[in-house]
Amino acid sequence: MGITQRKEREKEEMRQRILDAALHLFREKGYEGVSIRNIAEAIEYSPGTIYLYYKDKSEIFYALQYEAAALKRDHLLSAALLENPWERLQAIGRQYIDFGLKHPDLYDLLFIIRSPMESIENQDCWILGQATHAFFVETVQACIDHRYFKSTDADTIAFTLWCHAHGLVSMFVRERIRMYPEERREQLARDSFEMIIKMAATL
Amino acid sequence: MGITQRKEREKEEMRQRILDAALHLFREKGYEGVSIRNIAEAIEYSPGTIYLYYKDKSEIFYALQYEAAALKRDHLLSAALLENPWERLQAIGRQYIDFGLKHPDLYDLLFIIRSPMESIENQDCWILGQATHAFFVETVQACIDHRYFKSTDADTIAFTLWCHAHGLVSMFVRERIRMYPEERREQLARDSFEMIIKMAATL
DNA sequence: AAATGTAATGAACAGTGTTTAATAACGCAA
DNA sequence: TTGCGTTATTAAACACTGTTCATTACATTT
Repeated sequence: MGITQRKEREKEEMRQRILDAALHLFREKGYEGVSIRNIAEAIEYSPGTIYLYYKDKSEIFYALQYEAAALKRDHLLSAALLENPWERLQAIGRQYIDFGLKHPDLYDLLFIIRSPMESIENQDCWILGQATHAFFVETVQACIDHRYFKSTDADTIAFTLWCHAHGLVSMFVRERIRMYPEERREQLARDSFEMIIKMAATL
Repeated sequence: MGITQRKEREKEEMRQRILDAALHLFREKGYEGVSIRNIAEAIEYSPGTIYLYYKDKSEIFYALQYEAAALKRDHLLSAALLENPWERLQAIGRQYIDFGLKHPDLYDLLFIIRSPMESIENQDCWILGQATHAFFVETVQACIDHRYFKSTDADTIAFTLWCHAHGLVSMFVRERIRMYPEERREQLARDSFEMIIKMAATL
């Protein structure tokens, strides 16, 4: 009875081959810049074949988005190990920015790109994102409980810190930091992160 | 010899008519969602006519981007009137966020959208943006000079504050705040702005 | 070896941005 | 008013897009 298993495996391999080619192309030309024919050509199949594995172009995007969300969750887990909530919070921030600068296309995929029919479609991805966000807010709450902050509004604190991190990464990802010379940007990001941490410590 | 003048005026009117229709459509369906044929239909002309006034689709986008930058500069001028640098800085921030939340599509146009050939193309727009950013950094420097901050790194302070504002607006514009209920979002934005101001005061 | 079921194809459809040859509209001198 | 020269407008064409579907090719089963 190994045949159906092999078929299943081959199908999965094909799906992954499409995903790999798509990610590679999306990184180069962006979502709109890549056609189904491009992807088909990259894997040396005809355009129609793609539709046997993904029902349309956006489903390929969503599959990639889910992979990105899972990778991001894995990154986060390293920070989750720290017992002390204040150190954990700093680690989360560092990890968030690290992920964004290291995988700008995946970050774009997750947090910026206005994908086709920006809705609840890819629910798996959405649930993943919600869970990591909840973990973030809980850590802020833990900091409050342990008297690291005087302020007690966990939501606002979390949101404010997130604004900074998301803004920082976004500007890198969408290249809106042309006013700062190339060679200073990375240092600027580090300095700004340290600054927001110091600022947060006064909350 | 008023004929050439009238021709000139009519040409300008046509350009503006195209821009108005394009902005209206872009707001509804986004840059990629709008076709030249859609714009042509909206102004009741044939598709080819558009190309007599703008050399391609991206030029229409750039023209709109410039209009948005000019509007944003005008918004900023109200803040520029304040003498006290610390109050001026707060006003700039408030104005920045106000503009973003009031004109999400224009903000998108200016700071987020990955436009066709994201380069130095629309230099007018870029110069405008550079000027307003310089004004922002100068205000931070003025705050330092007047001992509102202990820290003396104007660039990092400015960048950090900008990260927060840009991140906040971005999340609204690209709707990445679905984890917060609709009715709380505006208040959250206000609270977060106040929080970052209080944090900045400790720098 | 023949029959069956599935995977792959390539043509077709309706859309896209853009170019261009043909046409219509206009201003102006005779 | 007529005819000429510009200029504005258009419809058609080209090469592309996402997507569907009847047909073909092939691996598996009988």
